[in-house]
Amino acid sequence: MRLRISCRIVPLRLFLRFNMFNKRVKIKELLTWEPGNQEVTIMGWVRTFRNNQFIAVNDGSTNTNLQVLLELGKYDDDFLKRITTSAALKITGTVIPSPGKGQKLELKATSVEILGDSDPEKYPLQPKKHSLEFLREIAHLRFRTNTFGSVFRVRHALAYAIHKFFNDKGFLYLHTPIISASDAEGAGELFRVTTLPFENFPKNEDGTVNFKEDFFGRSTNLTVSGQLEGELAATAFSDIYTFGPTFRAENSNTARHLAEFWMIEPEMAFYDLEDNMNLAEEFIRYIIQHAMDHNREDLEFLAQRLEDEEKQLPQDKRSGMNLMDKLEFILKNSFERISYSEAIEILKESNHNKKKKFQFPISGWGMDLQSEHERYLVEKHFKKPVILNNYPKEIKAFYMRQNDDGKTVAAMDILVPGIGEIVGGSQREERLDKLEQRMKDMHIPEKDLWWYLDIRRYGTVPHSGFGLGFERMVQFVTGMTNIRDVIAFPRTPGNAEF
RNA sequence: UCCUGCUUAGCUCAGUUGGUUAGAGCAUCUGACUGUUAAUCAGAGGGUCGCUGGUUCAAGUCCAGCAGCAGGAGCCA
Repeated sequence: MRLRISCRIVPLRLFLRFNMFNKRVKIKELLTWEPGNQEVTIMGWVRTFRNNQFIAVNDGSTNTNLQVLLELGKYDDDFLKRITTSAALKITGTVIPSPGKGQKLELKATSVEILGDSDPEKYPLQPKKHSLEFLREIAHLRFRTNTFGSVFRVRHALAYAIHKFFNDKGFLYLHTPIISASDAEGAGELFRVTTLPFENFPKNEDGTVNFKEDFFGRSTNLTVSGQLEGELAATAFSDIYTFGPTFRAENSNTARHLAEFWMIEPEMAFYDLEDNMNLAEEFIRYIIQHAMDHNREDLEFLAQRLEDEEKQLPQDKRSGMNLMDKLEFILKNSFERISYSEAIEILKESNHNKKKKFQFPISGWGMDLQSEHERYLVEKHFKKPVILNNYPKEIKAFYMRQNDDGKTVAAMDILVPGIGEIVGGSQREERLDKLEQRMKDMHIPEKDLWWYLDIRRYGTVPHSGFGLGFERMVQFVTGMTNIRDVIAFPRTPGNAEF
C-alpha cells in the first residue's frame, strides 16, 4: 500500500525539487552581487539566528554567512523556534543593501521553508570555539565549522592544482593498484588482503599459511606505494604521476602519521636527480600559488585562527611567522639544497651539538638523521625548506641510483618547517647489474620483481621520481598541526569510526 | 610500541594542606527586548567528578591497575 502511494507521488516531487535546486544561487556568488532587489532562492544551514530576525545562513561555498532578514510579526512563534543552529533552510527573497555593519548586502525573505529540523537540545555544535579534539569525535559534523570548511576547501584546491600542474606539463595520470603483492620499500608493516577464513586457514606441510588457496593465489596487501608500477609506465609515457590512497599498518601515533593517506608520486624518464629536485620545488610552489590565488579568504581565516591559537602558547613554541607570510616566503625563496655530507658537517659544527643539546649526538658520517636534526637544519639553521640529497646508500632503499663515489645514492628529501619530511624521492637505479647486486645485498627476492628488472633489460633509461604526502602538504598550507584534522575521516591505530 | 601529561555539566575549564549542599562562562529551556553581527538582559534546569579496586572516620582531591585522549620519540609521506 505504502509503495503504491509513493510511486505516484515521488516522480512529481522529484520534478519540483529538481527545478528548485536548479534555481538556487550559491552564497559565495550571491555575496559578489550589487544589491538591486533581485529575487533569488538560496539554501543552506543556519549558523546563528539573532533577534528573531536575522539568520546567518551558510551553504559551504564560503565561510562568509549570508544574512537573511525576516520581517517581524510575519511568522508565528512555533515556526521561528524551528530556526535553530544547523537547521536546513530554503529561502526565497530579494537582495537589498544592508543597513547594518558587517555586510554590504542581505536577503530580505519572502518565503522561508525548513527542509530539515535540527534539535537544539541534542545538536553538539554551538556558535562558539570548540577544541579540535572534540570536533574529531564528531567528524561527521565538523565540516560545518569555519575551520574545517576552510581546511577542506583548501584541500580540494590543492588536489585540483596537482592535477592541473601535471596535466599542463604533459604528465599522464596513472592509476596504480590498491592491492599489491610486493612491498615496495622492503620494509614497513602491511595491511593484509585476504579472503581466507580466520579459523582453519589452509596450511602448508611446514605449518605456514598456504596462500595458493587465497583469492589471488598468493599473499597480497594494501599498497604502500605506487612507485614501482609508476616506473613501468614512465618508461613508456615518459612522464606519469599517481595520486591515490596509500596504506601503512605501522603503530604510529603522531600528529603527522595516518594508516590511510593520499600520496602523489610522479615518475619521469630522462630525469636525473637535479631535474627531479627542480620539478619537486616547482610543483610545491605551483600548488601553493594556486591556493593563494583561489582560496585567499580561507587561508586568511586559517592564518588568523593559527595566530589566536599561538597566543595561548609559550613564546618558544610559537612559529613566529604568520601563515600567509610563511606561504609568501616559500613562493619567493628557493629551497636550500645541501648534501647529506654537508648536513652532517653543519650539525657537527653547530653550537647546539657542541653544547650537547641533541638527544642523539652527531656520531659522524653514515648515521641516520633524527627528526631533531632535521628540525634544527630547517627551523634553526636555514629557516626555510631544505632539500637534503645524496644520502649514504646504507640508510636508503634498494632502487636508488648509486653514485660514483660508491658510498652514496642519488636520493633527496624535502624538509619543511613544522612538518618535517614532505617529499622523499630519488633518481632510480637504471643499470641492471648494479640494481641486481644491490637487491642481493639487501636480500630482496628478484623473482617477485622480475617485471621491475625487465624495465632495465629493454630500453632502460635514467629516470627519477618522488612521493609527496598529500595530507602533510595540506597541513603545511593550512597550518593545521595535527594530520587528523586535514583528512575527512582519519584512520589511525585503534580508530576507524565513520 | 616507548616516555610524559590529561580525564569534573552538552562544550571549555576552576575546584585550596583530603572535610559537610561540587562551581563559572558558553550552550539549552522560559520570559523580556528588537537593525542584530558568537545580539543583549532576567530567571530556570542540567553532575555515577573516565572505569575498577585500595588507603582513610571522611576521596573530585592520596595510591594501584585499566581505558580513552593529547604532546613528544621511533617508523615514515
